[in-house]
Amino acid sequence: MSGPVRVRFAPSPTGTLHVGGARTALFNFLFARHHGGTFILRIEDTDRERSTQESVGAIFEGLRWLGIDWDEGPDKEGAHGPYFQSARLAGYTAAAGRLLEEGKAYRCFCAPEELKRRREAALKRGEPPKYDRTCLRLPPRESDARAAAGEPHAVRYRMPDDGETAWNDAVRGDVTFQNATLDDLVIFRADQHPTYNFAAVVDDAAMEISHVIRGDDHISNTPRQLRLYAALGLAPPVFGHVPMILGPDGTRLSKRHGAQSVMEFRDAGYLSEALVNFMALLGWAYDGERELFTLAELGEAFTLERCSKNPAIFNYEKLDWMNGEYFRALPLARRAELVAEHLRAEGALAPEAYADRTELERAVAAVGDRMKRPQQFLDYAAYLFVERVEPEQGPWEELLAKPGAPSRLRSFATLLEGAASLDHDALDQSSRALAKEEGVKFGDMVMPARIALTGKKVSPGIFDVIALLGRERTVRRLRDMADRIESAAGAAKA
RNA sequence: GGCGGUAUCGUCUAGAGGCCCAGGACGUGGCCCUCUCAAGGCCAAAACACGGGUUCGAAUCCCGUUACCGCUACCA
Repeated sequence: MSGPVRVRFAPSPTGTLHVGGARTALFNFLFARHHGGTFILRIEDTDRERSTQESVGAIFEGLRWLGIDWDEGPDKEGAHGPYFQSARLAGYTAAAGRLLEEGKAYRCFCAPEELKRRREAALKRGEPPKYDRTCLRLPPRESDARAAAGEPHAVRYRMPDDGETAWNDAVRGDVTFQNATLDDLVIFRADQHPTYNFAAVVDDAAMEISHVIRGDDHISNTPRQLRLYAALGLAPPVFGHVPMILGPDGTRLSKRHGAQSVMEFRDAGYLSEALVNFMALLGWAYDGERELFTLAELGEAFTLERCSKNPAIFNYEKLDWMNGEYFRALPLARRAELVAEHLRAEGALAPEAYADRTELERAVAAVGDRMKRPQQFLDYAAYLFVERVEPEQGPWEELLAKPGAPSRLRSFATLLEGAASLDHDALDQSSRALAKEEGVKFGDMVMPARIALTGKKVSPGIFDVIALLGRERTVRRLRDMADRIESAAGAAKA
């Protein structure tokens, strides 16, 4: 517990980096930063069936994007490497051999299918599905002979029959398990690979991990691992189990809940700063008041004592809000860049639309804080990139319902045609004067124009839209819309 | 089924016996600002799961119930 702080994030490369894993990584990272310790990345690829190289790459990419840099790990070899469990097999084999020799573990020749059958039968009878210790009762000589003959077998750790295993959890306090409820877990598989609980213990000890911070789905693994530490004569680390992240329906976050991998959030336009900040608040709070933190500030503020014990439901609306906070704070050039990036990725516009970065920046500036994510840009600017505006149903009906709309559009067009400049304030003045002259409310003149120009009832300020469109296009759209309204009205009458 | 964990507004949470007829944030509703929408400002509705204790006093401690979650693999 004294000694340097060394924590790790130990994902299994069986998929992408999802928010649950990322949050665990983040907490470990923050804990290390807070204590000036070391954050280690270790890849737990002992499941040869499911581990893939692509997943390893996805985890790296996700962590890097979030800004969670590891001090030791793949690509950052330290004194405790290697950092892939597949490269540390010798250590597990030796440790298992030692336990076997000392009689703390035994070989199990039971076939997996047979085990499964017994388990189901026990469950059916309403009994706990513990391993029945068939192979523990094997005479040592027989066990040795069968192993020598090459019969495939696993190695099981022999759990104590009584007593209890307890620890003081750094976030939950005292947790106790009766040893009698623990069964003889397999530590080494027939395929010569260690199981998770065993490899984790051997590595955490070898890597001198001081604190194991992980999701609370690991609570029931902890007593097993504690027994293993004891059997191996190793000092256990401090354990801290943080609450899990649930989907909106209260079940474990999964694909069903929409975006879940960190990269999907990036592609949806979320900023890593926002996602990090948001994830930090899932299961941790500073004082219940302050909510906006940079990664560095989180490192300053983060402590296990302030982690909550209850599971947190992932709140997409709040993430959206937070992303808006960060997005709006970005310099204009950066926002425009992100918008361009997104537009390009979506293939949303013709290539020439991106040619003029200044033009794009003007549009982004006009859209202003209406967008929380780059993907919302087109909601407020699509009309800039089309030849002719096709009004949406609602707005179109509104135009038809307003009897004076066409004439207002025309007089507004005339005004703009003759305006000395498209300067915002000048136009604002002359437009208001015009409205007054015609005896209509300013808003009643602006709204038809907005619809004629953008096809929508919602847009940036009308004078920003005009400036962006330019005099030619503006005047043309205004008059064109007046014509269309009239011909539609005429058709309706006839 | 067994074991373990958790239980404060719809959601994330503050609260570690009196400061709480419970605070903040998202979301929701209203008002203001206003050319629309955002942003911003103001206001509002909204919670201590239930039942027993302990105590002068409990959201805070103990017990039980209920609910939810996790584990119960030769997955991690």
